Amino acid sequence: MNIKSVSAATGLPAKTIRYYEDVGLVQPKRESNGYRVFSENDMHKLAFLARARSLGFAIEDCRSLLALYDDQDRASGDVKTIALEHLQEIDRKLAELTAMRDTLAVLVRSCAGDNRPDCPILADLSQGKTGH
Amino acid sequence: MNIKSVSAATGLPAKTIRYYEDVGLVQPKRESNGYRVFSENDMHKLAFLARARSLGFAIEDCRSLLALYDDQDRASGDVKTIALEHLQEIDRKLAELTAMRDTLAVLVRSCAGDNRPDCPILADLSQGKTGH
DNA sequence: ATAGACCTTCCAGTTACTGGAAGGTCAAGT
DNA sequence: ACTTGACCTTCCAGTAACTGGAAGGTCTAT
Repeated sequence: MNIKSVSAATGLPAKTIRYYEDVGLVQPKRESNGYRVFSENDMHKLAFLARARSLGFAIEDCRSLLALYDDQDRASGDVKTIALEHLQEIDRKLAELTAMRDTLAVLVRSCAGDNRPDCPILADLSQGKTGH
Repeated sequence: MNIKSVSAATGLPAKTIRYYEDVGLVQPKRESNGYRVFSENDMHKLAFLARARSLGFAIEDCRSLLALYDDQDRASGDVKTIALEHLQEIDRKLAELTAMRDTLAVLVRSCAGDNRPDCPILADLSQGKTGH
């Protein structure tokens, strides 16, 4: 498999795949002409990476998860720990974004949005109130 | 006002304030020794920036909002447009994060998290299913 | 005079790619 | 044989918004 086919198969841009090689997440072989050759195992790893990244796992998390994935003797608890920490971080971000959203929604609703210069949004911003 | 006091007053790190000067969001005067001197107006702008950033507005949004803030004749509609777009982007991110969270929560719940190698989280990741 | 707390600039690193340039390779068509 | 077009390669730079640290100047108090 060359990089274009792998890209099509995994949905990852070729550039991203090269980047994953750069940071050591996959190690495809090379043909005599220098072209990368991807094995079935490489493909599985890349699909794994695509899925994990789509769930918001950081690259370093992916590296750990991939190591655990490769290790037949890993404890499921090790995986769960990483996933749980990630889940908690998502929850923190969700709380933050929700607070932002609510504050902003109030401001947007209170603004006439017409041609007059009167603007509650700017008024709020200039007062530096914080919602939390 | 020197940078330390401004930092204390606005809650922005001194480094961040210098960065805001670098990208042209504030233009503090300088003393003969090279130290920055912040006026009342600079302070207001920095407080405005702190608030807008805390609401998740991008630096370039902040630049536009600040220009509108400075313009006594702006239409509130111009401000509302920026805020509304930002609100919609927050909503997109919220939807994405919520989908992630739900998928991940299911996986975490389904994993025993004990010493056995059996792990539904890795099983899912390796199959590349996507929740959306 | 010297210590400590300020201040300055500049350079590098962070995250996870992405774009683009310059150039090598390959298969097909003429 | 030659050319065209689609591949492939590496390397460099840029993105967003800072943050850390080094090297060095300044100010205040002892």
